[in-house]
Amino acid sequence: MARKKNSSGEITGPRVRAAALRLFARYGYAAVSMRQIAAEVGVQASALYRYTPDKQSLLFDLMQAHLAELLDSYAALPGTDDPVAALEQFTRFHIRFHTARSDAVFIAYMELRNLEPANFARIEAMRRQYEAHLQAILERGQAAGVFAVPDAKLATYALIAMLTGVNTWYREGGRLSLARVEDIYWNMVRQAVGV
Amino acid sequence: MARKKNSSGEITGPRVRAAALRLFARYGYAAVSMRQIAAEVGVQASALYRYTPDKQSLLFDLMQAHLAELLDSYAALPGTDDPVAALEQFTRFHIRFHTARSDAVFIAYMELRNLEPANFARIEAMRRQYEAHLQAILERGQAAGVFAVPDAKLATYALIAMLTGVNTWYREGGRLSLARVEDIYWNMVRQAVGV
DNA sequence: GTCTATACCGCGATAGAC
DNA sequence: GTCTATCGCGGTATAGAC
Repeated sequence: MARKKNSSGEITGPRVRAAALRLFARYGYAAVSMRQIAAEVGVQASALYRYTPDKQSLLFDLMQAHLAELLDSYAALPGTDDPVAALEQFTRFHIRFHTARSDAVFIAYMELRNLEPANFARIEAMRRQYEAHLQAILERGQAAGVFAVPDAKLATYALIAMLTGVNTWYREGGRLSLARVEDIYWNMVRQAVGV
Repeated sequence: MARKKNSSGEITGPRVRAAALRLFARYGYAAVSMRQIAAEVGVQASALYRYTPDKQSLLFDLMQAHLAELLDSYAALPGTDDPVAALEQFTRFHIRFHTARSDAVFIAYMELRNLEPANFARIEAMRRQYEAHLQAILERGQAAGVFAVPDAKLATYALIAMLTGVNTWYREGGRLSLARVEDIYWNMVRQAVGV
């Protein structure tokens, strides 16, 4: 930290991304202008172009960072050979991770169509990578005879949709604690795969 | 049919709505211009205003018509006292209805935030009405002791999310027939509620 | 690193001819 | 019922001063 200079240079970048995340989630990428983002940060629109080459890159970077964190966080979990334990770990991790980042999750699902083709392909590859973790767990349980799933691929889609759906209604401080929500969903997941 | 005149007046309205449905689903409401919709129909943008007062009404009408058809179609199903039979009927109906209307479903979920508050409230009320049907089935099964669901409200959200998720991957002519998809999902639903 | 000023474009919507 | 023409606005992005 030898060089200090004006410290705002090191703080404005993150503030731009945070403002864009919030506004894109609330109003949608196409409906949000660079002027709005700038106003949220407290600068003029032209100043944003110090931190992103254009609006599209801003969207892509947000989605890419979100999915990278998802993959890294999941990879950091302790492994387990027991398919039931692994499925419970996945279920609880997914709910906790996603409810804590509702804006990024919303954007990552809703703004896919606003990505340029090359960016879309990269994001989709990361999403498939995450889904493959769940599918692998289901296939291990199938092979071990502890899960009753007629189709591991469909069960993967079904469970991911069900778990991500928590974000559409869960609010901190609501009727149920997150721990209780996790318990209830884990119970449904377990029954759904026939354990 | 006494009056004939130029018949295009009776056909352009539906074509405008069909074009808007397709384009909104593909690119998003905010990203689609009235000029694009007009080009799809083969008229000038100003001609659209014979069929809708403005762009917002076009979006609202599409969503309203979709949800009205959903509620009407569900109401037209034969009733049943058996909660298990009712849940199976709901599951198969939901998958069939939604996969057959993927554009409208996509819009009804993704464009909620682009509705003006009054329009949003009306659409949300219709969605809640549909969800209430499923919740009532779950509560009946709970009371009869045939379902093991710790929370009927959460189970409703979980099952709707799971079933609507079919739309994200199902394509006609793919690996599985729709009947097979219905079977697989009904199996997961049944197990999830503990039957 | 942020500003002002601006280029250039496309937006939703309306007026009025035919 | 569709057209052409147009209004007024706000969009992304850049140039160049400070």
